[in-house]
Amino acid sequence: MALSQILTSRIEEAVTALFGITLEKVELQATRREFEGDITMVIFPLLKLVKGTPAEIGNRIGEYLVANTDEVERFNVVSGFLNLVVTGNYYINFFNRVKDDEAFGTVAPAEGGKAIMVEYASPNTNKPLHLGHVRNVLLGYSVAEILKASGKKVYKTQIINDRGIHICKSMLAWQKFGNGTTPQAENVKGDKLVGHFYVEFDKAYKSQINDLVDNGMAEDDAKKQAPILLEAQEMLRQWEAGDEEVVSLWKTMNGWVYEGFDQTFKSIGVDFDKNYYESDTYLLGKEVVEQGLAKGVFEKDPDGSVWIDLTAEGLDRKIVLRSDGTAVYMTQDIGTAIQRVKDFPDVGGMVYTVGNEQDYHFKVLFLILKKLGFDWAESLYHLSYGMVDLPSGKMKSREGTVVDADDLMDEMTATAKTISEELGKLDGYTDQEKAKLHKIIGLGALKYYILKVDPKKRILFNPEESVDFAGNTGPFIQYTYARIQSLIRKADFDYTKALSVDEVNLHEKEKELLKLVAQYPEIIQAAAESHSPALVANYVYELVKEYNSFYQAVPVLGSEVMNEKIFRIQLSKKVGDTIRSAFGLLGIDVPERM
RNA sequence: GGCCUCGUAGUUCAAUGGAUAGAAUGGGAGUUUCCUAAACUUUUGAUACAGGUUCGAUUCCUGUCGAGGCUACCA
Repeated sequence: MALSQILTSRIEEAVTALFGITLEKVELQATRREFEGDITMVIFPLLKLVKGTPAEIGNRIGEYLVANTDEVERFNVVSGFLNLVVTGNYYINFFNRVKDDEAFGTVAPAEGGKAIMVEYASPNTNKPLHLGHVRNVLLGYSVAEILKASGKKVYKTQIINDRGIHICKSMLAWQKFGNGTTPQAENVKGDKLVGHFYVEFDKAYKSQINDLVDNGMAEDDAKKQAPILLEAQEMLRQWEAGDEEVVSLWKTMNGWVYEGFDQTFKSIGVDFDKNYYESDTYLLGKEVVEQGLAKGVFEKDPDGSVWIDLTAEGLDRKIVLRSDGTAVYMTQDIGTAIQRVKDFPDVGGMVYTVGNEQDYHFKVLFLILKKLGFDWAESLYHLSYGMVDLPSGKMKSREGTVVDADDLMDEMTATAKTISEELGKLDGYTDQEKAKLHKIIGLGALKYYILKVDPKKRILFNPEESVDFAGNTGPFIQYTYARIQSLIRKADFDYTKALSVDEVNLHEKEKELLKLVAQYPEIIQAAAESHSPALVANYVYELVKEYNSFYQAVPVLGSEVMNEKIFRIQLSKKVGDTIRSAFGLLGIDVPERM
């Protein structure tokens, strides 16, 4: 049991014994640095219930806790705050309990419990992945890992938007300008090649619009009547009609894109348990809409289009099926959600990692699924995150202002290499080992940079000022981990025995570290509840900062006392294990040396 | 217009309604005969504005100003 839980029940007991009342809630917080103590109770809320000044009440509770519990050694009261000093004995016992527990902080999933499906990535198949996808993927992957660690069974998934006018544009441009080329022939990634033809389409389209406008057509009409656009629309119709040639080309080009995506995902270090394709689920969505129509959830307009009226819920009327009977975005998402529960019957909730521009869409989607009567619809969560903007504004793929995911990772790795070579600490490493390390560091910098920010806040990414490698950064934390591993390699004595409180004279820095280590399980739970990897990132930063301060102030292997050496190595190792575990939840690797 | 986010040091980020608003970076001053200086120590500097609720507000409410987004029979 966590210290805060133990103390909460002790305090409840004290208040009942002293004042004869039952406390609804005990307000605990970490003691601020400038005061003596480890954990602090806020007395103010009691003033309404108990007669006396905050100091009197605090003193009485403090005296009771010292006299009647094993955890509290002494206390002090400052204004309305009761600062409790926790006994060294408690910390040592706690440490001995967890020091060899590799899974410390995580909870195993309950047998027969409900699973959560986490969706992220969700790319369109007409262009390569960019910085926006990177944030999406990192967030989704990390939240999935955090949920797992908090005791949930998790499935990772993505929905691939593999059909529609966007991919037809790339296909058409390839037919017109591609001369039958392939990724192999060009020696480029498949997603890059398909993205190239998407841009080619847009160029041709724009030039046709200009020609039409020059010949006197209004711009709005020109945009709708450019021949190449009409051809693309015709191609979409052929696709929907199942035209063999079009479908075959569609399969080929999507196949190229998937190969490219797989490579990028592998490089980022994320994976999926199951992929869903829009082309597979939109028909089910249409079916469900028909059923909902029969049940009265939806209503049909005279022109045949189907709607849901959400004005009673403060939203609008929303279309779910076009008048020509074809599916819209919403239709497909309804179908996908239902298909997922069909495929994985133990799924009891879903997390959708999608940018905040779609807040409204998901509000509506969740409402529709509730109205359709699915019990799991109560446990849907839109993991809404802010856009990644550039100093010039929004990224626009057609205007070439996107930061490509592959390029970005390459640049980060290259920067890590430059810095690493300047420092020159890697004697004995092969070039291959060095390259691997540079990638770990470069990606660590990028991932930490993105994940340490609260998901819902927008990020301003300036490619000119590259991501830092010093200060509150991924490499700073990785460096500390590598330092700890170096200590462990050099510790040529047996440090496995459990020490008793009499054998360890806890240094102030050691106690601070133990306090932080003890918080790890609560941090995982809080991060899972709030779907926020930032909590884990900020926690591990605090831990590492404290460790570096300890490392500076206290000799580990240099100590004269054997028990001190043993304890400090054990503690260092535990901090290292916690760093590795926490970074694992963020999808960041840690190096043995750097 | 309506609706939804967000406004914290020069910059990038923190702060379950709690103590004197924390870090990083930048600027200043230091630390290497000692376990990795991508580190440590120290100094400088901020809650957009105006009200309200509260013992207590960066946090909750209202208004103003500012930034972004949504408001498609696109996805």
